[in-house]
Amino acid sequence: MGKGRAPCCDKTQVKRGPWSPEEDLKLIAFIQKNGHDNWRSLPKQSGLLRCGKSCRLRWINYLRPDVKRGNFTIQEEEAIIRLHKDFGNKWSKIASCLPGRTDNEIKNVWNTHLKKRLSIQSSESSTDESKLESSITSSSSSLSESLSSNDAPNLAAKTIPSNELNEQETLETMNDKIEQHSEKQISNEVISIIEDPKELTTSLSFVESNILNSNHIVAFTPEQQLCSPLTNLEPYDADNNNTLQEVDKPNHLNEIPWDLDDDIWKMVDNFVSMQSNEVQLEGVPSNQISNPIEESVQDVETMKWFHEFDNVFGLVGETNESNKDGYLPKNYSSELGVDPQTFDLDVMESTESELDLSYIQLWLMA
DNA sequence: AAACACCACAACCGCGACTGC
DNA sequence: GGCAGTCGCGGTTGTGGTGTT
Repeated sequence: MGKGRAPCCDKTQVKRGPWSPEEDLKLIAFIQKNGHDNWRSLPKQSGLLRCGKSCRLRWINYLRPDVKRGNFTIQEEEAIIRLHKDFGNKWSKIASCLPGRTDNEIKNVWNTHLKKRLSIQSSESSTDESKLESSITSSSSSLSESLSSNDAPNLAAKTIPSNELNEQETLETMNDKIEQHSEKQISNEVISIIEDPKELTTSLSFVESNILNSNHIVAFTPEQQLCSPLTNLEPYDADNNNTLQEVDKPNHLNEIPWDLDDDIWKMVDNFVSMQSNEVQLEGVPSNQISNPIEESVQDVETMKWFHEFDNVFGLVGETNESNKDGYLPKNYSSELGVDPQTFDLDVMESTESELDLSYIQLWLMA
Protein backbone atom coordinates (compact mmCIF):
# COMPACT_ATOMS: atom_id res chain seq x y z
CA MET A 1 0.00 0.00 0.00
CA GLY A 2 1.14 3.49 -0.71
CA LYS A 3 3.67 2.32 -3.23
CA GLY A 4 1.47 3.08 -6.17
CA ARG A 5 1.56 1.22 -9.41
CA ALA A 6 4.77 -0.51 -10.26
CA PRO A 7 6.38 1.02 -13.34
CA CYS A 8 6.35 -1.15 -16.42
CA CYS A 9 10.10 -0.99 -16.60
CA ASP A 10 13.13 0.62 -15.03
CA LYS A 11 13.06 4.06 -16.61
CA THR A 12 16.73 4.58 -15.93
CA GLN A 13 17.65 1.56 -17.99
CA VAL A 14 15.66 2.34 -21.08
CA LYS A 15 16.03 4.86 -23.85
CA ARG A 16 13.20 7.29 -24.32
CA GLY A 17 12.16 9.86 -26.85
CA PRO A 18 12.14 9.63 -30.62
CA TRP A 19 13.14 6.40 -32.27
CA SER A 20 16.21 6.32 -34.44
CA PRO A 21 16.20 4.56 -37.83
CA GLU A 22 18.55 1.99 -36.36
CA GLU A 23 16.12 1.18 -33.59
CA ASP A 24 13.26 1.00 -36.07
CA LEU A 25 15.14 -1.45 -38.22
CA LYS A 26 16.12 -3.50 -35.25
CA LEU A 27 12.51 -3.75 -34.18
CA ILE A 28 11.29 -4.51 -37.68
CA ALA A 29 13.88 -7.19 -38.20
CA PHE A 30 13.14 -8.81 -34.88
CA ILE A 31 9.39 -8.86 -35.40
CA GLN A 32 9.77 -10.13 -38.92
CA LYS A 33 11.75 -13.01 -37.57
CA ASN A 34 10.12 -13.72 -34.26
CA GLY A 35 6.80 -11.97 -34.17
CA HIS A 36 5.75 -10.19 -31.02
CA ASP A 37 4.26 -12.72 -28.68
CA ASN A 38 5.60 -10.94 -25.66
CA TRP A 39 6.19 -7.23 -25.80
CA ARG A 40 7.74 -7.15 -22.38
CA SER A 41 10.53 -9.49 -23.24
CA LEU A 42 10.92 -8.22 -26.80
CA PRO A 43 13.35 -5.39 -26.04
CA LYS A 44 15.69 -7.70 -24.21
CA GLN A 45 15.58 -10.32 -26.93
CA SER A 46 16.00 -7.83 -29.72
CA GLY A 47 18.72 -5.86 -28.00
CA LEU A 48 16.67 -2.67 -27.90
CA LEU A 49 17.09 -0.37 -24.96
CA ARG A 50 13.40 0.40 -24.90
CA CYS A 51 10.53 -0.75 -22.76
CA GLY A 52 8.12 -3.23 -24.28
CA LYS A 53 5.36 -0.72 -24.22
CA SER A 54 7.37 1.69 -26.26
CA CYS A 55 8.20 -1.04 -28.79
CA ARG A 56 4.57 -1.99 -29.09
CA LEU A 57 3.52 1.58 -29.63
CA ARG A 58 6.18 2.19 -32.22
CA TRP A 59 5.24 -0.94 -34.12
CA ILE A 60 1.50 -0.40 -34.03
CA ASN A 61 1.50 3.29 -34.77
CA TYR A 62 4.37 3.58 -37.16
CA LEU A 63 6.22 0.52 -38.34
CA ARG A 64 3.40 -1.95 -38.90
CA PRO A 65 3.29 -2.87 -42.61
CA ASP A 66 -0.36 -2.08 -43.11
CA VAL A 67 -0.31 1.30 -41.46
CA LYS A 68 -1.50 3.95 -43.83
CA ARG A 69 0.30 7.23 -43.65
CA GLY A 70 -0.10 10.62 -45.19
CA ASN A 71 -2.86 13.14 -44.94
CA PHE A 72 -6.36 12.10 -44.14
CA THR A 73 -8.69 12.49 -47.06
CA ILE A 74 -11.86 14.45 -46.71
CA GLN A 75 -13.79 11.22 -46.90
CA GLU A 76 -11.81 9.76 -44.04
CA GLU A 77 -12.36 12.87 -42.01
CA GLU A 78 -16.06 12.64 -42.65
CA ALA A 79 -16.02 9.06 -41.53
CA ILE A 80 -14.17 9.98 -38.35
CA ILE A 81 -16.67 12.68 -37.57
CA ARG A 82 -19.55 10.32 -38.02
CA LEU A 83 -17.91 7.53 -36.08
CA HIS A 84 -16.98 9.88 -33.29
CA LYS A 85 -20.59 10.91 -33.13
CA ASP A 86 -21.51 7.28 -32.60
CA PHE A 87 -18.66 6.05 -30.45
CA GLY A 88 -17.25 9.11 -28.75
CA ASN A 89 -13.56 8.94 -27.86
CA LYS A 90 -13.35 5.23 -28.56
CA TRP A 91 -10.41 5.73 -30.87
CA SER A 92 -9.62 2.09 -31.29
CA LYS A 93 -13.19 1.41 -32.37
CA ILE A 94 -13.04 4.24 -34.85
CA ALA A 95 -9.69 3.04 -36.08
CA SER A 96 -11.09 -0.43 -36.68
CA CYS A 97 -13.46 1.11 -39.21
CA LEU A 98 -10.69 2.94 -41.01
CA PRO A 99 -8.31 0.40 -42.48
CA GLY A 100 -4.70 1.38 -42.11
CA ARG A 101 -5.30 4.19 -39.69
CA THR A 102 -4.20 3.92 -36.09
CA ASP A 103 -6.15 5.04 -33.08
CA ASN A 104 -3.36 7.42 -32.18
CA GLU A 105 -3.38 9.02 -35.59
CA ILE A 106 -7.14 9.41 -35.56
CA LYS A 107 -7.01 10.83 -32.09
CA ASN A 108 -4.44 13.39 -33.19
CA VAL A 109 -6.42 14.37 -36.26
CA TRP A 110 -9.52 14.75 -34.17
CA ASN A 111 -7.84 16.87 -31.54
CA THR A 112 -5.92 19.04 -33.95
CA HIS A 113 -8.32 19.48 -36.84
CA LEU A 114 -11.76 18.03 -36.60
CA LYS A 115 -12.69 19.15 -33.12
CA LYS A 116 -11.79 22.73 -33.92
CA ARG A 117 -13.52 22.58 -37.24
CA LEU A 118 -16.70 21.25 -35.71
CA SER A 119 -16.67 23.78 -32.90
CA ILE A 120 -16.35 26.56 -35.44
CA GLN A 121 -19.15 25.08 -37.46
CA SER A 122 -21.37 24.58 -34.48
CA SER A 123 -20.80 28.11 -33.25
CA GLU A 124 -21.62 29.45 -36.67
CA SER A 125 -24.73 27.40 -36.91
CA SER A 126 -25.72 27.29 -33.26
CA THR A 127 -29.17 28.53 -34.15
CA ASP A 128 -29.67 25.76 -36.61
CA GLU A 129 -28.39 22.41 -35.37
CA SER A 130 -29.56 20.63 -38.43
CA LYS A 131 -26.88 22.48 -40.34
CA LEU A 132 -24.17 20.56 -38.52
CA GLU A 133 -25.90 17.31 -39.20
CA SER A 134 -26.16 18.08 -42.87
CA SER A 135 -22.53 19.09 -43.06
CA ILE A 136 -21.56 15.75 -41.59
CA THR A 137 -23.68 13.71 -43.92
CA SER A 138 -23.20 15.78 -47.00
CA SER A 139 -20.87 15.02 -49.85
CA SER A 140 -17.22 16.00 -49.66
CA SER A 141 -17.78 19.01 -51.85
CA SER A 142 -20.54 20.36 -49.69
CA LEU A 143 -18.43 19.70 -46.62
CA SER A 144 -15.56 21.71 -47.98
CA GLU A 145 -17.92 24.45 -48.98
CA SER A 146 -19.38 24.55 -45.52
CA LEU A 147 -16.01 24.98 -43.92
CA SER A 148 -15.10 28.29 -42.51
CA SER A 149 -12.52 30.41 -44.25
CA ASN A 150 -10.11 29.64 -41.41
CA ASP A 151 -9.95 26.05 -42.48
CA ALA A 152 -9.74 26.65 -46.16
CA PRO A 153 -5.95 26.70 -46.36
CA ASN A 154 -5.69 23.47 -44.48
CA LEU A 155 -8.17 21.85 -46.71
CA ALA A 156 -6.47 23.05 -49.83
CA ALA A 157 -3.24 21.57 -48.60
CA LYS A 158 -4.78 18.15 -48.22
CA THR A 159 -3.56 15.51 -50.57
CA ILE A 160 -6.38 14.42 -52.79
CA PRO A 161 -5.42 11.04 -54.19
CA SER A 162 -5.66 10.55 -57.91
CA ASN A 163 -7.88 7.61 -57.24
CA GLU A 164 -10.34 9.71 -55.34
CA LEU A 165 -13.26 8.25 -57.20
CA ASN A 166 -12.44 4.78 -56.01
CA GLU A 167 -11.89 6.05 -52.53
CA GLN A 168 -15.17 7.86 -52.65
CA GLU A 169 -16.78 4.58 -53.57
CA THR A 170 -15.08 2.86 -50.67
CA LEU A 171 -16.07 5.53 -48.24
CA GLU A 172 -19.62 5.45 -49.42
CA THR A 173 -19.65 1.75 -48.82
CA MET A 174 -18.16 2.31 -45.40
CA ASN A 175 -20.61 5.03 -44.59
CA ASP A 176 -23.42 2.66 -45.45
CA LYS A 177 -22.00 0.31 -42.87
CA ILE A 178 -21.66 3.01 -40.29
CA GLU A 179 -25.25 3.96 -40.72
CA GLN A 180 -26.32 0.56 -39.55
CA HIS A 181 -25.38 1.60 -36.03
CA SER A 182 -24.09 -1.73 -34.97
CA GLU A 183 -20.50 -1.64 -33.81
CA LYS A 184 -19.87 -5.26 -34.47
CA GLN A 185 -21.47 -5.11 -37.84
CA ILE A 186 -19.41 -2.10 -38.76
CA SER A 187 -16.08 -3.56 -37.91
CA ASN A 188 -16.84 -7.02 -39.20
CA GLU A 189 -18.29 -5.91 -42.47
CA VAL A 190 -15.69 -3.31 -43.21
CA ILE A 191 -13.06 -5.90 -42.53
CA SER A 192 -14.87 -8.35 -44.77
CA ILE A 193 -14.76 -5.83 -47.56
CA ILE A 194 -11.03 -5.75 -47.19
CA GLU A 195 -10.57 -9.46 -46.82
CA ASP A 196 -12.96 -10.66 -49.46
CA PRO A 197 -10.95 -10.94 -52.67
CA LYS A 198 -14.09 -10.47 -54.69
CA GLU A 199 -14.43 -7.01 -53.27
CA LEU A 200 -10.77 -6.35 -53.34
CA THR A 201 -10.99 -3.80 -56.10
CA THR A 202 -13.16 -1.70 -53.87
CA SER A 203 -10.77 -1.83 -50.97
CA LEU A 204 -7.70 -1.36 -53.09
CA SER A 205 -8.19 2.33 -53.40
CA PHE A 206 -7.64 2.67 -49.71
CA VAL A 207 -4.36 0.94 -49.80
CA GLU A 208 -3.22 2.29 -53.09
CA SER A 209 -3.27 5.80 -51.79
CA ASN A 210 -0.92 4.52 -49.17
CA ILE A 211 1.44 3.27 -51.80
CA LEU A 212 1.23 6.48 -53.75
CA ASN A 213 2.24 8.32 -50.64
CA SER A 214 5.08 5.99 -49.96
CA ASN A 215 8.64 6.82 -50.76
CA HIS A 216 8.98 3.26 -51.86
CA ILE A 217 7.16 4.14 -55.04
CA VAL A 218 10.15 6.06 -56.27
CA ALA A 219 11.78 2.75 -57.03
CA PHE A 220 9.03 1.90 -59.50
CA THR A 221 8.99 2.84 -63.13
CA PRO A 222 6.12 4.99 -64.40
CA GLU A 223 4.61 1.88 -65.92
CA GLN A 224 4.79 0.16 -62.59
CA GLN A 225 3.13 3.07 -60.92
CA LEU A 226 0.27 2.83 -63.34
CA CYS A 227 -0.03 -0.81 -62.45
CA SER A 228 0.47 -0.79 -58.74
CA PRO A 229 1.68 -3.91 -56.95
CA LEU A 230 -1.75 -4.32 -55.49
CA THR A 231 -3.33 -4.94 -58.82
CA ASN A 232 -1.29 -8.08 -58.98
CA LEU A 233 -2.36 -9.40 -55.65
CA GLU A 234 -3.43 -12.96 -55.56
CA PRO A 235 -6.51 -13.75 -53.53
CA TYR A 236 -5.34 -14.03 -50.00
CA ASP A 237 -4.39 -17.45 -48.86
CA ALA A 238 -4.44 -18.00 -45.16
CA ASP A 239 -1.40 -20.21 -45.48
CA ASN A 240 0.43 -17.66 -47.49
CA ASN A 241 3.61 -16.86 -45.69
CA ASN A 242 4.79 -13.41 -46.35
CA THR A 243 7.64 -11.75 -44.68
CA LEU A 244 5.98 -8.41 -45.11
CA GLN A 245 3.08 -9.35 -42.98
CA GLU A 246 2.78 -9.11 -39.31
CA VAL A 247 3.79 -12.51 -38.14
CA ASP A 248 1.02 -13.24 -35.72
CA LYS A 249 -1.64 -11.30 -37.47
CA PRO A 250 -2.12 -12.48 -41.03
CA ASN A 251 -3.51 -9.85 -43.30
CA HIS A 252 -3.08 -9.66 -47.01
CA LEU A 253 -2.90 -5.92 -46.78
CA ASN A 254 0.56 -6.44 -45.46
CA GLU A 255 1.73 -7.39 -48.90
CA ILE A 256 1.91 -3.75 -49.77
CA PRO A 257 5.26 -2.04 -49.70
CA TRP A 258 6.00 -0.65 -46.33
CA ASP A 259 5.41 2.95 -45.66
CA LEU A 260 8.16 3.77 -43.29
CA ASP A 261 9.76 7.05 -42.62
CA ASP A 262 12.06 8.71 -45.09
CA ASP A 263 15.27 7.64 -43.47
CA ILE A 264 14.41 4.00 -43.50
CA TRP A 265 13.33 3.95 -47.11
CA LYS A 266 16.37 5.88 -48.13
CA MET A 267 18.44 3.24 -46.45
CA VAL A 268 16.46 0.45 -48.06
CA ASP A 269 16.53 2.04 -51.49
CA ASN A 270 20.23 2.77 -51.26
CA PHE A 271 20.97 -0.75 -50.29
CA VAL A 272 18.69 -2.32 -52.85
CA SER A 273 20.09 -0.22 -55.65
CA MET A 274 23.63 -1.03 -54.66
CA GLN A 275 22.94 -4.71 -54.28
CA SER A 276 20.88 -5.00 -57.45
CA ASN A 277 23.87 -3.84 -59.43
CA GLU A 278 25.74 -6.83 -58.17
CA VAL A 279 23.10 -9.47 -57.60
CA GLN A 280 21.12 -11.04 -60.40
CA LEU A 281 18.49 -13.46 -59.30
CA GLU A 282 19.16 -16.86 -60.73
CA GLY A 283 16.79 -18.03 -63.44
CA VAL A 284 15.42 -14.60 -64.17
CA PRO A 285 17.15 -13.00 -67.12
CA SER A 286 17.25 -9.28 -66.63
CA ASN A 287 15.82 -8.53 -70.05
CA GLN A 288 12.73 -10.54 -69.24
CA ILE A 289 11.96 -8.75 -66.05
CA SER A 290 8.62 -7.03 -66.28
CA ASN A 291 5.63 -6.37 -64.19
CA PRO A 292 4.88 -8.01 -61.82
CA ILE A 293 8.09 -9.97 -61.69
CA GLU A 294 10.23 -6.90 -61.58
CA GLU A 295 8.40 -5.76 -58.53
CA SER A 296 8.78 -9.16 -57.02
CA VAL A 297 12.48 -9.01 -57.61
CA GLN A 298 12.59 -5.70 -55.87
CA ASP A 299 10.72 -7.10 -52.94
CA VAL A 300 12.98 -10.09 -52.81
CA GLU A 301 15.92 -7.72 -52.83
CA THR A 302 14.37 -5.91 -49.93
CA MET A 303 13.91 -9.18 -48.14
CA LYS A 304 17.53 -10.02 -48.77
CA TRP A 305 18.37 -6.67 -47.36
CA PHE A 306 16.46 -7.42 -44.22
CA HIS A 307 18.30 -10.67 -43.93
CA GLU A 308 21.61 -8.92 -44.34
CA PHE A 309 20.51 -6.30 -41.91
CA ASP A 310 19.59 -9.00 -39.50
CA ASN A 311 23.13 -10.25 -39.56
CA VAL A 312 24.64 -6.82 -39.29
CA PHE A 313 22.72 -5.90 -36.21
CA GLY A 314 23.46 -9.14 -34.53
CA LEU A 315 19.98 -10.55 -34.37
CA VAL A 316 21.49 -13.94 -34.45
CA GLY A 317 19.78 -17.18 -33.74
CA GLU A 318 17.61 -19.54 -35.65
CA THR A 319 14.86 -18.05 -37.68
CA ASN A 320 11.59 -18.92 -36.09
CA GLU A 321 10.50 -22.04 -37.91
CA SER A 322 7.03 -20.71 -38.48
CA ASN A 323 8.41 -17.65 -40.16
CA LYS A 324 11.30 -19.10 -42.05
CA ASP A 325 9.41 -19.63 -45.27
CA GLY A 326 8.00 -16.20 -44.92
CA TYR A 327 10.99 -14.60 -46.53
CA LEU A 328 9.68 -15.64 -49.89
CA PRO A 329 5.96 -15.16 -50.37
CA LYS A 330 4.22 -17.95 -52.19
CA ASN A 331 2.96 -15.79 -55.02
CA TYR A 332 6.42 -14.38 -55.53
CA SER A 333 8.05 -17.74 -55.52
CA SER A 334 5.79 -19.09 -58.23
CA GLU A 335 6.45 -16.11 -60.42
CA LEU A 336 10.13 -16.41 -59.89
CA GLY A 337 10.18 -20.13 -60.36
CA VAL A 338 11.58 -20.68 -56.92
CA ASP A 339 10.28 -23.46 -54.77
CA PRO A 340 9.28 -21.97 -51.43
CA GLN A 341 9.96 -25.26 -49.73
CA THR A 342 13.53 -25.39 -50.84
CA PHE A 343 14.26 -21.71 -51.00
CA ASP A 344 17.08 -21.16 -48.60
CA LEU A 345 18.12 -17.74 -47.51
CA ASP A 346 21.42 -18.97 -46.28
CA VAL A 347 22.25 -20.31 -49.71
CA MET A 348 21.09 -17.09 -51.25
CA GLU A 349 23.15 -15.15 -48.82
CA SER A 350 26.25 -17.09 -49.66
CA THR A 351 25.89 -16.19 -53.31
CA GLU A 352 25.72 -12.54 -52.57
CA SER A 353 28.51 -10.11 -52.25
CA GLU A 354 29.83 -9.34 -48.83
CA LEU A 355 28.03 -6.59 -47.05
CA ASP A 356 30.16 -3.63 -46.30
CA LEU A 357 29.34 -2.61 -42.76
CA SER A 358 30.53 0.89 -43.38
CA TYR A 359 27.57 1.44 -45.67
CA ILE A 360 25.20 0.82 -42.80
CA GLN A 361 27.12 3.16 -40.56
CA LEU A 362 27.11 5.85 -43.20
CA TRP A 363 23.38 5.56 -43.69
CA LEU A 364 22.73 5.70 -40.03
CA MET A 365 24.83 8.82 -39.73
CA ALA A 366 23.13 10.45 -42.70
C1' DA B 1 18.42 36.61 -39.41
C1' DA B 2 16.70 35.93 -34.89
C1' DA B 3 13.11 35.34 -31.66
C1' DC B 4 8.82 33.95 -30.71
C1' DA B 5 4.30 31.60 -31.19
C1' DC B 6 1.74 28.13 -32.85
C1' DC B 7 0.81 23.62 -34.64
C1' DA B 8 1.12 18.70 -35.60
C1' DC B 9 2.26 14.48 -34.24
C1' DA B 10 5.12 10.93 -32.06
C1' DA B 11 5.76 9.19 -27.73
C1' DC B 12 4.78 8.64 -22.87
C1' DC B 13 1.93 7.63 -18.82
C1' DG B 14 -1.51 5.63 -15.99
C1' DC B 15 -5.29 2.84 -15.64
C1' DG B 16 -8.64 -0.77 -16.72
C1' DA B 17 -9.19 -5.12 -19.05
C1' DC B 18 -7.73 -9.48 -20.01
C1' DT B 19 -5.43 -13.91 -19.27
C1' DG B 20 -3.20 -17.71 -17.14
C1' DC B 21 -1.94 -19.85 -12.99
C1' DG C 1 -11.85 -16.09 -6.46
C1' DG C 2 -7.31 -13.96 -5.97
C1' DC C 3 -3.17 -12.63 -7.83
C1' DA C 4 0.44 -11.31 -11.02
C1' DG C 5 1.80 -10.30 -15.49
C1' DT C 6 0.73 -8.31 -19.72
C1' DC C 7 -1.84 -5.82 -23.14
C1' DG C 8 -4.48 -2.10 -25.02
C1' DC C 9 -6.76 2.26 -24.63
C1' DG C 10 -7.30 7.11 -23.99
C1' DG C 11 -5.44 11.35 -22.12
C1' DT C 12 -1.50 14.11 -21.96
C1' DT C 13 3.07 15.82 -22.87
C1' DG C 14 7.32 16.90 -25.39
C1' DT C 15 9.54 18.17 -29.37
C1' DG C 16 10.49 19.46 -33.99
C1' DG C 17 8.79 22.04 -37.81
C1' DT C 18 6.69 26.07 -39.71
C1' DG C 19 4.87 30.58 -39.90
C1' DT C 20 4.94 35.26 -38.17
C1' DT C 21 6.82 39.34 -36.32
